[in-house]
Amino acid sequence: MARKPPTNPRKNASQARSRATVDALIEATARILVRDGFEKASTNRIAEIAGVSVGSLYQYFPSKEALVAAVIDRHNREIMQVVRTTLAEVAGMPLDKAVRRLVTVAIEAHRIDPKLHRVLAEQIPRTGQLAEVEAFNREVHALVRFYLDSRRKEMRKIDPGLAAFICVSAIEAVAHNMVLDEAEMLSERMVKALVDETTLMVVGYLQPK
Amino acid sequence: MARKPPTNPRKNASQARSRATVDALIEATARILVRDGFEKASTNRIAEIAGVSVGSLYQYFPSKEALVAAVIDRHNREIMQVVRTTLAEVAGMPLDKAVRRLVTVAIEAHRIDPKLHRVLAEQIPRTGQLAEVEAFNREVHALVRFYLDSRRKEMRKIDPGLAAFICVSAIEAVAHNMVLDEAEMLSERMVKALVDETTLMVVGYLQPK
DNA sequence: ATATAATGCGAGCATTAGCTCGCTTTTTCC
DNA sequence: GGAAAAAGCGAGCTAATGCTCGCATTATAT
Repeated sequence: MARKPPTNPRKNASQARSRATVDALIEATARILVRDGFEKASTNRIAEIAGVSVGSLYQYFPSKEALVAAVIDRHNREIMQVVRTTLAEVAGMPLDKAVRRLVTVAIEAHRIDPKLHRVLAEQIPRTGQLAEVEAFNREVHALVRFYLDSRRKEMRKIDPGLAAFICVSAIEAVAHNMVLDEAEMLSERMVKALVDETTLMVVGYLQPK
Repeated sequence: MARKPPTNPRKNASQARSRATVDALIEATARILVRDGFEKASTNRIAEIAGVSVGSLYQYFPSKEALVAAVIDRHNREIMQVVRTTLAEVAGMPLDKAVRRLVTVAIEAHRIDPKLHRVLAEQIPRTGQLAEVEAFNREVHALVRFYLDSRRKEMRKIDPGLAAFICVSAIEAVAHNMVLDEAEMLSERMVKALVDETTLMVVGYLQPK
């Protein structure tokens, strides 16, 4: 199985200067990941690009894994921010409108930083931070499930957990694969078509026949 | 210069040994990947487990990446075998039956070697063999698209490419996430429910309202 | 039987990455 | 101003990994 290197910061950056260092390191890591891939992302290089010494790097990040984890975390936070906001804003809406909004947002979220998303999905060996990602996943499932439950009058009789699992899987997969295809699927026409179709599928699935 | 009859295979004797070596190496790689993860899979260790020397390893695999690629390839072949067979067998069936069969098979395929699947999905940095994986993906899409096209009379008017993209994404995601959850989702009841629901969703999506 | 090719061996080289440690510089605070 | 704490530095150690190379063993052909 996977071993798990330490992930917690060594020191808490208290001064403004050190916080800037930490940010620079995370930013540099993301940049290198996007531009050169995971393999080229050595701690020495990250420090160099960040304009910081390796020593300083290790003052705040106990391992290379921790750095990558920080990048993933930041990215996940950005996405979760969008998802949470949307689910709140959607709470009172009817099923069809809500699903459409969710699909749109899922795609938007995946397009926040497609290159980074691609690298994170394809090149990062998930070791250790699995827990984090799973927590993130579970929150999405829980939120969707909660929404579906609140709207169950507009739906056929389904186990909300199961429904959430299927809907989230489907929506996420469409958004994810769209981004990964990196073809000219990005054309606005295509995106709109995808949103339409996915919405149709999910709403049709949830609504009573 | 008397020639032996052509029925007598000559070259195979000496190649049997080396083919066994190759097989042992691939098998050992898969074993280590499953048991200890990608990070612990060093070439020396692989050779050791395979009961072969590193030198021999490098006679057949130019790099560690090549070894892992071979494992991925083998796994993909197994899956593609199932998918192709099923799509052929499904060719004459009506939409609902066909989709159900496809969903079932997708889940079965993902359960061929779940641990390996998990490692390949989570721990292997996809570098280089991206092309191979994408080829597999494209074949699946093409096959499904072809089937859908042949059945378009039973469907609403959709772009078959788009429909294939969405259906494959959805089905694959359900199967994939199911395996990754590694919870006791594996209970037969749960699997059946998943098949039912996914089929419902996809068929509902394709059929005219 | 013997020459030739195929296969196998494994100690060890070269490289590289992650990381430490002793020290300097900057900031804080009285 | 000056002491203490925080932040920063970077040469270089350690360990491990991918891989080579010269030689040994086994199979095949004549």
